[in-house]
Amino acid sequence: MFQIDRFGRVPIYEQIIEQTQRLIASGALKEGDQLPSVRVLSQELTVNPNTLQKAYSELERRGICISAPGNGRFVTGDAARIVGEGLKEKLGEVRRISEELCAAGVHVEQVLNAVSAAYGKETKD
Amino acid sequence: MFQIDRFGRVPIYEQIIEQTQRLIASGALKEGDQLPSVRVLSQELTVNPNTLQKAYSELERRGICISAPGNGRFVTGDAARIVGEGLKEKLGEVRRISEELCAAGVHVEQVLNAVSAAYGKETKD
DNA sequence: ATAAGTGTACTATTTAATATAGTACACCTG
DNA sequence: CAGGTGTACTATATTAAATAGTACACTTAT
Repeated sequence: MFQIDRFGRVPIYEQIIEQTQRLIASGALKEGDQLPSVRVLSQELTVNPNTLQKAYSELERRGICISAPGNGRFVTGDAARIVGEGLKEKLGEVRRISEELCAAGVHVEQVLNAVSAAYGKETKD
Repeated sequence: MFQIDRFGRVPIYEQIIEQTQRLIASGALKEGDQLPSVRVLSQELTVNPNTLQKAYSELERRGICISAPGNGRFVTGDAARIVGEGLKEKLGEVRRISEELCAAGVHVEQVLNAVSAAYGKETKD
């Protein structure tokens, strides 16, 4: 369910946050779905439970999941919407990088091609 | 010449590397131009000279600048080409983010618009 | 020759973030 | 009651980053 990279400089707890949101954005996780418990997931990933607790707390703070003490932790109804709003930041990131490429003299077509390729379509060269 | 953000999680020395390369990519720094000395720049930015030395060493390792001991540090003739090759990584980054946006159901037009906006052109909605 | 500026090479220390370890307690369900 | 869940602590270890300070070699200009 999760894939941890222990060597990059992105903290594990952020990877959990990021990947959880991605699963929601893609629809793999929906409202009411239960997230793996910190204990179970800590064994599965060989990661300290506290690290996962930190990630889950943040997701909860964002309104993406809610804890039912003694029961489990579940995806909220607002999760998809909240994650969707966060995607605007990624669009801003695309713009920021594009500005750099523009300043560096990279042709706009090359950048558009990178986008199109990601969407599985090809524009002519 | 440089703008340091002390609060983000990008190390100062990486910001120096990044910004130097950006100045070269944009043509603001050309072959033969002298880079500010570690001592001068450390006072200007209120940053430890060792931190700048670390950044410069890495730029040198990449072949972007060369030191003339006792004289100064200068942009190499290969700098622009080397930096240019590095831009391909940024294109890959655009593609990676675009894939995420695609998976999250964001329309390709929105992403293309972000790129176009960065290039100062507008596509129709 | 000297002074001033340059690069370089160290060692030591501090700081902050991250992750781990261990414990304890409260809650819900079967 | 047992077993799973969330939660809240404290303590420790590790690492990267940055700072502080010193020393030395080299080049240029005076």
